[in-house]
Amino acid sequence: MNTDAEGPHYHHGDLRNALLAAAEQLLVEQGVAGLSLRAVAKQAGVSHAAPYRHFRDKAALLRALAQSGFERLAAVILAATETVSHSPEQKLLEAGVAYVRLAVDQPEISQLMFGGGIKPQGDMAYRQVARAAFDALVEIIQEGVRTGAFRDRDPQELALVAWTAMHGMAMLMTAHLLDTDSTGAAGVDEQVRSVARNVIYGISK
Amino acid sequence: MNTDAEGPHYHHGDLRNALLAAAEQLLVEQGVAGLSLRAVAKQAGVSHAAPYRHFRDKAALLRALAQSGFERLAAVILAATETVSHSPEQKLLEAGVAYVRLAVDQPEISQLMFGGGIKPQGDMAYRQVARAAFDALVEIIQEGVRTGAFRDRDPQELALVAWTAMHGMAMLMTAHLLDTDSTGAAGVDEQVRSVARNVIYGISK
DNA sequence: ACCTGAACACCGTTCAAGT
DNA sequence: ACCTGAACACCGTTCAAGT
Repeated sequence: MNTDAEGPHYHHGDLRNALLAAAEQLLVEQGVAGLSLRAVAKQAGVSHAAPYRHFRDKAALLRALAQSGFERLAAVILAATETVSHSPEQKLLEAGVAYVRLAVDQPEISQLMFGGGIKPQGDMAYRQVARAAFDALVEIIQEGVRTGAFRDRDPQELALVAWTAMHGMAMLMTAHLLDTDSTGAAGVDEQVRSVARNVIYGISK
Repeated sequence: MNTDAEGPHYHHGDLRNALLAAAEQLLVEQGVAGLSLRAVAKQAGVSHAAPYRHFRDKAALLRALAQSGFERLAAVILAATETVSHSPEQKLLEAGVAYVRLAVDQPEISQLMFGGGIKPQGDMAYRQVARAAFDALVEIIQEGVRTGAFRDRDPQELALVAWTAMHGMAMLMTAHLLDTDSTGAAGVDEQVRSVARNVIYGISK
């Protein structure tokens, strides 16, 4: 909860999280290129060698940052998923909008997560989180198949179509390859809904 | 055509292209993190300051590299598109497979193109190339709408669904977030075909 | 145990100087 | 015009030394 990272109040109990918070701030402010380990250390009020007590190297810190990004993404998708009153179609639509919205809102973290700056590691914890999010998607599809709304095909196969379309949308938007200039902030959601509706139409009976 | 970049045969006529070739080689071998301007210059046999005669800064060189990647991608898609004997459905399928295959075959360049390491510039030449590839996609869809194979909807809207799904596929695969281990090299194509077939089904009447 | 400060081998970029 | 070599301010990483 302590948000002031300015004073030189070093060697407190939780330098690890302080470093992560500083790194995320610098990432958002300056992009992944401007994120140096030395700048993170300075921002956290410690010497440039201190981070090595908590992270093996810079890549480990970036991986931890990406990990928290994946957890946030999974949480947002699951939240959209667990709205009981919604139909499977509505759940898919909301999950898709939430997915793309989060990616567009924090493009630097998305690029860190998906841009290849991070190499898959032995633990691959973030792959498990991605898997959990995907499984939630599969469950929605299964529900739709049961109620007869969706085509009676392998739910994994149908879920993959929905996931790839939403992910592609998110990546194209963060890479500025989709004309969002004509639409603006609210237009992003409308573009996502258009694609999502077509995907849902495609997997419906 | 001159492929040996070892001897110190500097200040030839075309250092610019020699630098681009050296950069691409280093990019493929060492990834985007290992691509330093000094290493590129050494590889090309010139001093570390020489590249600045041909590129304003490192970002300009990376942009030129991404640009050639976009041109290759557009060429591959157009080639798949212009197979006259194919139906619109077949053209879409082949274009999608070609798109993802190229991205998976050269993940480092794909990450450079789409990973956010490149900021959109004043000229934005690569956006025009991306636009050309997208227009080719729209034309296939229009053909399918004319022949009555596809739903009578805005072709741009339908094309966006196809594009986002294929792009998402390519990005998830290069980020190692899709289980390609169980399938292998040939399995990539099969996974792409599965998604592409579902997308085509979704936009068909 | 945890952090510091110096040190090393690298960077990107600039600039006077050479041909 | 085109390239070099020195210089500057930065990096990531290591390590002896401090508390």
